[in-house]
Amino acid sequence: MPTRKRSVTIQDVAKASGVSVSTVSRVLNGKVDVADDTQDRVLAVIGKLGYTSNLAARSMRSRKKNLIGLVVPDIGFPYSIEIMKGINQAIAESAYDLLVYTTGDVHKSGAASHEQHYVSLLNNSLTDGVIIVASAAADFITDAPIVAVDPHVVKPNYPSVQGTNYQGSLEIMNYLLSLGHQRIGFICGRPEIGSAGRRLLGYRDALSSAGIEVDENLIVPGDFTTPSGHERGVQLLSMENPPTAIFAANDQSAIGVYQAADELGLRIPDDLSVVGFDNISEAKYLGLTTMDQCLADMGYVAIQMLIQLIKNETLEKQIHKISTKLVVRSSCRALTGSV
Amino acid sequence: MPTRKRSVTIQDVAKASGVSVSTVSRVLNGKVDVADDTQDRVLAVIGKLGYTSNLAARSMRSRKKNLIGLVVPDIGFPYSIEIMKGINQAIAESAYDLLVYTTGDVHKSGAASHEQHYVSLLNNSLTDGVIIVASAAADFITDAPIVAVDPHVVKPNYPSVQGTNYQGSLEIMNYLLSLGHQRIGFICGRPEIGSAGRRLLGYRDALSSAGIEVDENLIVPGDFTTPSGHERGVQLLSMENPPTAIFAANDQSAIGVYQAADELGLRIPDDLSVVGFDNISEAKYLGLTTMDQCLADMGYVAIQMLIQLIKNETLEKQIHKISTKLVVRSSCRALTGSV
DNA sequence: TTGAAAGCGCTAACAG
DNA sequence: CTGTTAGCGCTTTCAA
Repeated sequence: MPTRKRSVTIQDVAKASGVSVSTVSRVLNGKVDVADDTQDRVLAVIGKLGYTSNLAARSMRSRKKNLIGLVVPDIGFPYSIEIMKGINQAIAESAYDLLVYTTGDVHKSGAASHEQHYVSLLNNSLTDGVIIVASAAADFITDAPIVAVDPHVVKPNYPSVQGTNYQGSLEIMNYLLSLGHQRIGFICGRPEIGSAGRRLLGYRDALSSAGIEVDENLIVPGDFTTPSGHERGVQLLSMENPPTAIFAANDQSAIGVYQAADELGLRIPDDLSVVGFDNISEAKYLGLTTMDQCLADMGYVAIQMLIQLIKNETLEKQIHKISTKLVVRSSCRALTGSV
Repeated sequence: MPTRKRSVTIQDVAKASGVSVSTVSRVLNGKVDVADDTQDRVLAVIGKLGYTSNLAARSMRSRKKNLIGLVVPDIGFPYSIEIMKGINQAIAESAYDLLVYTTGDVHKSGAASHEQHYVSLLNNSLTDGVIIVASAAADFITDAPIVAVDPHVVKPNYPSVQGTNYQGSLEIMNYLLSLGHQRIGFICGRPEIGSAGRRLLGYRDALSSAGIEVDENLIVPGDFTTPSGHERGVQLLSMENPPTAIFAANDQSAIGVYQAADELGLRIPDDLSVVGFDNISEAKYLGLTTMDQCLADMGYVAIQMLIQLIKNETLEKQIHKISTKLVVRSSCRALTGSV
């Protein structure tokens, strides 16, 4: 049974080692102006009493916290996970620790006002800066720097890391159009995610440029998962006048379409072209090119930027572009290109 | 550019609405003994000023925080991710928010003393309770309840959620032995993870029971990833006297072995049997049974237990067992069983 | 129904 | 080198 007791404070340590609280505080913060034997004595007492500093009290007084906040709506969602992988790595390489705040539900916290709330919650008290993922807000009021990963707004009033989703979408559409496809299905990503919206925009614009009218029936909702790709793939391919190519918003969905095509006896790429964005975990096993690091890269870069900002104490309204690569699936062989 | 300004405090709100701080505090905490018009006035000011309560100051004074802490060494690691998926879902269904604390590196925080530190950090100040993943410590001193997921220690002095790894390992080994295998390779999981160790123990014990001497060359390190499975698979299969079956510590590794076998022209299961534990993402696509929810379940249950403990304010030294399922890969068809 | 005042545990001047 | 003291922003008695 874990020992449950009133927590040890700096006062207890001070008393037990016969010094004042400020001396203990000095030892705690590695100040140099402490006599060696005093320091040793205090350290010994700290160890014996099992003292841990009170995070709340500490961050209330001191400017530097060595803590970076991350606000994500949903840590269990593949999209967030990929980003967090990159963030995690950058954190591991840095002197900062990471505090992730989540409400567990993308819908609870999607609203801009909620985001502002969580950002303030962390930045006004605990952290030196925060990363916000898939932010819907155009502006933030905050004490410390903030960097957004894949914000909904294209030109936000804060530093951000974005993928070249619109460009990538245009290029992949042009590729499909160059193959002669006229009816191209589109499986959307989550509507809350800005990058997914930009891919859709690229889809529409590419068709318009090619003089092809957009058939709204060919645009179906999705949520970045393989099951949804499967379901929507079946839906599209069972249409009276089915598409000859499908553009899935990400690779997870594309895998689902692949399954759907399999089931319906369609061969890829002879009967159907399928393209997808992003990241696939088992790509190598499937004989495809290794996975796209785009999201992880975004997370990694975001932390780098944030640390830079924390050090400089400036807030540049900078946008860092990460090239969104695309994967064209063709019968277990892949054409890849950086878009 | 984000507005960077001195954060709005309860004092500012009080001043602006012409009441005292205590009244604002009452409104903030939804106390009933506030005149309606006062409340409205204060609320309006809070909205206008964009006030957010200071988490640090707040949790320093009040007992209930509606916040659950999660201590994970490495959030980018597949093992942690699966657990977090379950945790995330349980949090979404609860009234609590989640605060994840990580150092970004499994090696930094693996030591028991570090864990104690992080647990205290959260539990003594910010959170109502914490979940600790893959804990190495046998005991914890903490103000609030704690629940461990997959601790290293089998019978820890705190509540925990554990998988039936030893049992599962025994059974799968007995299955392989019953097929007539005498030389069975074993690809380890991460050495820091207790459950991985228990699988290895099952491997050894099953062989001993069958009267087969353990060949230490057949036991190779791994880290739960597909690349490591691949590498170790090649290593094992290139031995002078290679194994006829390989037991990978989890399914990610098993996929790697599968690749290795492919490359070396071995057919499964005719030339080689491969078994793996845990979770695979593209299982369905590969024609295998859907993924094993074991880790996510553990996370989910852990939160449930913790909330229970927080409400009861008791600390039971309870162990919740989650059945670890196993997947036997046989040439893209799967035998599954609950162990 | 409200305000004044006392701290929560800590850090940071400011004296010695 | 060390102790005293004044708060950080908040909740919570205790009076009014």
